[in-house]
Amino acid sequence: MSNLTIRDIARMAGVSTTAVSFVLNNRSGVSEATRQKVQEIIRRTGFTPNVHTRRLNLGKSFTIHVVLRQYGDSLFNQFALETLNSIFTVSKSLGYSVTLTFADSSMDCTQIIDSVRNKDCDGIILNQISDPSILSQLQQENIPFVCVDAHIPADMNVPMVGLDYYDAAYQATRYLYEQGHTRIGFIGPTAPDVYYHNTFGGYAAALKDANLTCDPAWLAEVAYTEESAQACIDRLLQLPELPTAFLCAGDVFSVNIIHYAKERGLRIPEDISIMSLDDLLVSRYLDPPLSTMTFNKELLGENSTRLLYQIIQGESYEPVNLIKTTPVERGTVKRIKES
Amino acid sequence: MSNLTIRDIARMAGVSTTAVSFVLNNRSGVSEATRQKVQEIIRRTGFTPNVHTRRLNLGKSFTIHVVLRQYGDSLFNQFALETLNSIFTVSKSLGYSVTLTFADSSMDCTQIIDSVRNKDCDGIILNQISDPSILSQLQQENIPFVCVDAHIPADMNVPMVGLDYYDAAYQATRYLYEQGHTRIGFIGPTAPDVYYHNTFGGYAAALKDANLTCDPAWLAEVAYTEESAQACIDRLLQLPELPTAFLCAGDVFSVNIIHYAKERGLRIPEDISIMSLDDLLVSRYLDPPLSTMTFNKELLGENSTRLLYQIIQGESYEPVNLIKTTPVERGTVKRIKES
DNA sequence: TTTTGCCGCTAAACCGTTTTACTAAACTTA
DNA sequence: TAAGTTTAGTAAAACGGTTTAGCGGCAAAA
Repeated sequence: MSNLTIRDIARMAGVSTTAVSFVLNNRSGVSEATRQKVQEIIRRTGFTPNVHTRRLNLGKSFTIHVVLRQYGDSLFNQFALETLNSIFTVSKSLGYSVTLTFADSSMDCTQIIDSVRNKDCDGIILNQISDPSILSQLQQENIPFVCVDAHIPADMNVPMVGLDYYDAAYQATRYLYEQGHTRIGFIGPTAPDVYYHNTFGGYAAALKDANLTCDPAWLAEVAYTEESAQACIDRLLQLPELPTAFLCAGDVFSVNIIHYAKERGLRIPEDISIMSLDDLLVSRYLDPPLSTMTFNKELLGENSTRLLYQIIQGESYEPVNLIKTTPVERGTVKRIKES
Repeated sequence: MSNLTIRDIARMAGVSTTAVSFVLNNRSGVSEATRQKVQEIIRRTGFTPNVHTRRLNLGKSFTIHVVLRQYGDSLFNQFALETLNSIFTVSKSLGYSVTLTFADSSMDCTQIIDSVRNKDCDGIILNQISDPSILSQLQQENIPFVCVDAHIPADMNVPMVGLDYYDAAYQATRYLYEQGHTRIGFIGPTAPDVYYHNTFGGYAAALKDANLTCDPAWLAEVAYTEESAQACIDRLLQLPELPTAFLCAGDVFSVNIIHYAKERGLRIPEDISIMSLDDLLVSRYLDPPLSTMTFNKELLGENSTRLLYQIIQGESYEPVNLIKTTPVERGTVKRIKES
């Protein structure tokens, strides 16, 4: 009940605190007999050394700090919980604790920097945070950090773990082609950012490799709001002839796109097929359940924690880690070609 | 860059470390002139005091530990992320950090107890954990803790925050009645636990208050698996005449129930209406979107953090905090009575 | 025989703060 | 003016471990 100290244990065992400390840390310089005796007393009393003292002495906190992006709509939180879970699992196996922070878009970076300076944590994992000013500040301050599930240009040379969206888009488009589709459109953001660059790039490359052409009218822009999905569908409906399928660059979009497509009387997949990217929790529960590119959800957390650990330890590391996705067939893609 | 200590600051200001410490902690015993001078140096150098030392001295960690239930299927994680988010927000405003752990069903309690003994955290929030042996052990050890979103008998006298499921079930049933339904069934677990007791109790009370009767055949048992939902629907379909509506005791059940009901050719809400409890993230994206009992998602985290804080501070507190829910009309309840 | 090296062990210093106990000066009060 | 009180300030102890430096004893090497 009361708090035992290392001195209490030392007194009970009739040795110095140094000896006890050596036993606790599995260091040599203690005879087997003494070691046994001390260990027995520790076991019997249930003594555990004070964490703060340990951290103070070692100048390390054995703690990984996770910063989660704070969204109003929890649909955008994508894989946050799964990521958190696997970060925890790996951290634990490495002897690290996990602390948590939520950051909105106006996130203040100095607090994080201070927390590393004071050894409150040894490193940071940023989830879904791509703000360049924050990242470059962290780089300048030489803070050990890793980005996960964010959209960051490769030339920033930021340590990151994410999905291979270029490959995902390529495979998704290829999948549509293999189902017999030859008129394939693209629904996604058109802002010239990394995400657009990768997804559209993969889409275009797949079309090219399949010798397909694409009407610019089939390239539909959509944003993260429901209204924009609605407007997107309405715009497409004015086309003289729709493509038979779309690659939709993200389940967050597909959820709304499918909803409004159905509302406007389009049948899915009879009238249009949708192939998507991400495989969110909700996707399998849509009607029809969404065909999309899926992946091992544990990888985001696992790889980012391992990467951060390498950085903390000063080991060499591969800064960019892209996770491959595989198609999962559900109900939004119509098979045209009979096999 | 290098790590400043309070001694450095003291030297630069030409005062003792005590004076600096007093300034840092806003204590009296320092002249205004000295205070200004020290503060200016702290500001200029960006000095922040070492956390571990502080915690060691004060014998407190200013940290709240959150234990999340680890589920294979993330659908069951219900409101974990929202809860985490609001726990963080309130904790921050109280000057506390948040650490995180995931626990499976074979969770080991001693680690947690140790972490409190060593002041690694000042208190614990258990999310979706109802294991009586764990709870009573924590109670015995006099650990400050709060349960949130768990199913715990009130007579255990465990500090807890959760949904008022009795009231939710009552209101949901009442809602069906007000839409004109008089033949109302109940789909839920029938294990004699708190959850069943509350939801079925609320359902039965609402029927009674509306002078409705209920055929025992309308009481359908379901478990947390897809197969059980399928079996449940198949059993109901053998009835000579179905009720027009069901109270389904939880969106986790409704998701599968609706899926298999549709698969078996039942139209929702034309053939049967479903009123549910919880309002999970997925619920609004089902087809038709699920009518259910919703609530302010921030409350679970907020109230549990406040409650834990009161316990930590040794203030008096109300151990049981039940959050009220309100019906949200979506697409699974048919209006029979014309208004 | 002396030297070297290792082993088991400990006293004391150290990590970076907070807190206690005490001093000297200034300011009140009678 | 003497006594009491408040104020600004500091030295040193405390928190609970880890690490360093050193000591005596013993065995192997020179």
